Amino acid sequence: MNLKQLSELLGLSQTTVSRALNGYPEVNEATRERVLQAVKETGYRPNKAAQRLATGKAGSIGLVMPTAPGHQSDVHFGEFLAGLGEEAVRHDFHFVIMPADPDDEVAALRRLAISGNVDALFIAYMRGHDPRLAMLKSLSMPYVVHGRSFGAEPDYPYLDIDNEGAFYDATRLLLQLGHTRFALMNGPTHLDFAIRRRNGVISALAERSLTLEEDCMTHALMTDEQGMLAMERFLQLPQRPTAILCSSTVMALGAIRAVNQAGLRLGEDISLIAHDDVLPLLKPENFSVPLTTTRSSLRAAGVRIAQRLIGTVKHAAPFPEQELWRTELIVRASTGPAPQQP
Amino acid sequence: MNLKQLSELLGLSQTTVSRALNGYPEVNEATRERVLQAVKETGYRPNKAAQRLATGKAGSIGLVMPTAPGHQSDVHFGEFLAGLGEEAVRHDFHFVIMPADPDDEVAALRRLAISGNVDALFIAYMRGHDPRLAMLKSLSMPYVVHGRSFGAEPDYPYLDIDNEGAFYDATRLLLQLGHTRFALMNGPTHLDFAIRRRNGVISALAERSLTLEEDCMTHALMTDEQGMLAMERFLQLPQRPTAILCSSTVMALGAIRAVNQAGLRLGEDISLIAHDDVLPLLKPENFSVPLTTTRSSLRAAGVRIAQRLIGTVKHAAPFPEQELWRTELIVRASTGPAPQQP
DNA sequence: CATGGCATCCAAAGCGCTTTCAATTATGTA
DNA sequence: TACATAATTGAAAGCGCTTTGGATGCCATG
Repeated sequence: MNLKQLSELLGLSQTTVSRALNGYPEVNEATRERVLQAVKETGYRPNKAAQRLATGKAGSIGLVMPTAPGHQSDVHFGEFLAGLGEEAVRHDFHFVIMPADPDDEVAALRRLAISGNVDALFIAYMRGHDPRLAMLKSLSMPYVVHGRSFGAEPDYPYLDIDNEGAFYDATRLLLQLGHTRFALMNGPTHLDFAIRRRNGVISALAERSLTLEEDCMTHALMTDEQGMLAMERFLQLPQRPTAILCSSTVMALGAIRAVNQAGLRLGEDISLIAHDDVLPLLKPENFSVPLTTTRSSLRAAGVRIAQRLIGTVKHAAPFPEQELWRTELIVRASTGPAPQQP
Repeated sequence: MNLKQLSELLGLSQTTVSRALNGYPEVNEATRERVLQAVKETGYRPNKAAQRLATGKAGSIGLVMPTAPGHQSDVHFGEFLAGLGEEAVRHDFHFVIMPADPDDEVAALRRLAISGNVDALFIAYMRGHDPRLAMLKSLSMPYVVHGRSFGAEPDYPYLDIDNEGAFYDATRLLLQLGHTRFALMNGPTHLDFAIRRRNGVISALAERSLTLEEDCMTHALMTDEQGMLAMERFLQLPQRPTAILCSSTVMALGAIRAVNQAGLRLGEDISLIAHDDVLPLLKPENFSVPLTTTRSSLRAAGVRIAQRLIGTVKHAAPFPEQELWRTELIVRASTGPAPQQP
């Protein structure tokens, strides 16, 4: 069943049927009703390829999927995708996913853009001074960045969470609990969120004239294993930190294992706050000692970015170019008063 | 730059240029060279939408992404996708990803199929007696199933790993090491791979007239937390098992934590073999006690399935309908001789 | 009653590609 | 040399949709 057949069936022209379907005003309401009714009865579905050819719109969002061996972010990628998809399915949008080595990001993005089968781009895994931004600006294609690029002029469309604020708040909470020896287990050093989180911790500490020692800070892939290693290192320091900030619940998993193995109690000897992306895989409230977290749903961010992207493609309402989401600080049992000095 | 312009530039017809580009035999080699050269110089890229309209091929693979809250398989989904993508990018194929609640699988799949913007379907997360199979057969669209459906006639195209064989082999190894008390921590009970893995264990044990007790078997989401809970339960049994089989390295993570917390030593008091999907996130050789695993790369499976799917769509060489991959049994330090009876 | 404006509707021209059918040229054979 | 055959190339017809540029008929207005 195609437009021609449908219009013949209705005794109308293809033009009118097309307009009725696409909500154009110059079609009689009664006629539109009739068309809609016929669509329902026949199960007619417009041919995507034809629409695309005629309109020049692909109905799809392009994204580059980093796939290098050892790349850590699959969990987050999947969760984010779920969010994007949730919104996309409502608008009959789909994704064009291009896998690429992280070192090949810029080129992969360009290839995707000129391939002609995407209307908009989604960009993630931002770094400081990210080289993709310049390329994106030179393209005439809508895009939204998830995260930001530290050091770059913030004049590009993005959605980010307030990483600095989150870790500032978390640090403040621990300060109020009397902690003075802090450590931070962070994501890879070149990634934007890691830079900002570190800054948040440092600025909160600075207000109390405290500093974050070099050996109390690790940058690594956010895996369970790295979390454990980092925590082991912290616990062996002569001046053992009592307050730990952690960039990921996955990483916290390993960190907590190390705490337990050392015979220390979480929330008593060691306080820990982790950032929670609200992964269904790993709920901080279900940890043996429920985790205090800074929370922001990755999935919700996906939904929102899809809205903006799709809205822009459809020339709908204008969206704010920059959005910064605050995170929630959820206090659970992994944080407690600083232990008495021995 | 489009075909028309390109052909005018070359002084050829659109027909000839099109044929030259698509590898048709009836075009002079010299002419083809000339065309290819011009393409390189002009940067011409065929318009996907037009190709699609003309050929009726979308150049894309459809997949349903389960996204229900609490759904565990994002890690695997991302890794698998990386494999699919690796192959797809070589053929300029893309993915149409439709998110859906696992309860809505059948309907989501049908919607995707009739949406008209996919050429083939990829199906995963198979269950016993999976209801999607009947629907897929009624469709006239190529598809490949990752996994199988226990209880269903195996007459559909699939690629699976020999789950039963893997766990049979693993169990045999442990039997040879003298273990007699076994436990299995498995994935969700309705999933096909879980059924087969259990069968593998049971049949190996049966050869020694051993059985797998009900309380030595758990079915749960394959998360770290569930692994820990399961192991804790096992360790508290009066007749504590010494040989543990585990369906996932993620789950093993939690299990090992429980072992450590109980003051037991992995590879001595407790032997453990886990199935390793070769997730870059979690390498069994990097565990504090390197893990003995049954190994099969999820990513490689993705590549292969993409080959079959794309090959079928392009009417290329016929592919085997059913493929069953053997897994490797990699012995590391987490397995050792059964401890002496106390 | 002629006129202009409005609400509807339609014919037809693309969008950029593939592919059928046919034409043209080159090659080989008798 | 004449004719069948093979090798190349092209013209044109779609693929199914959107959209431009009119038609058409109806109404209120003067």
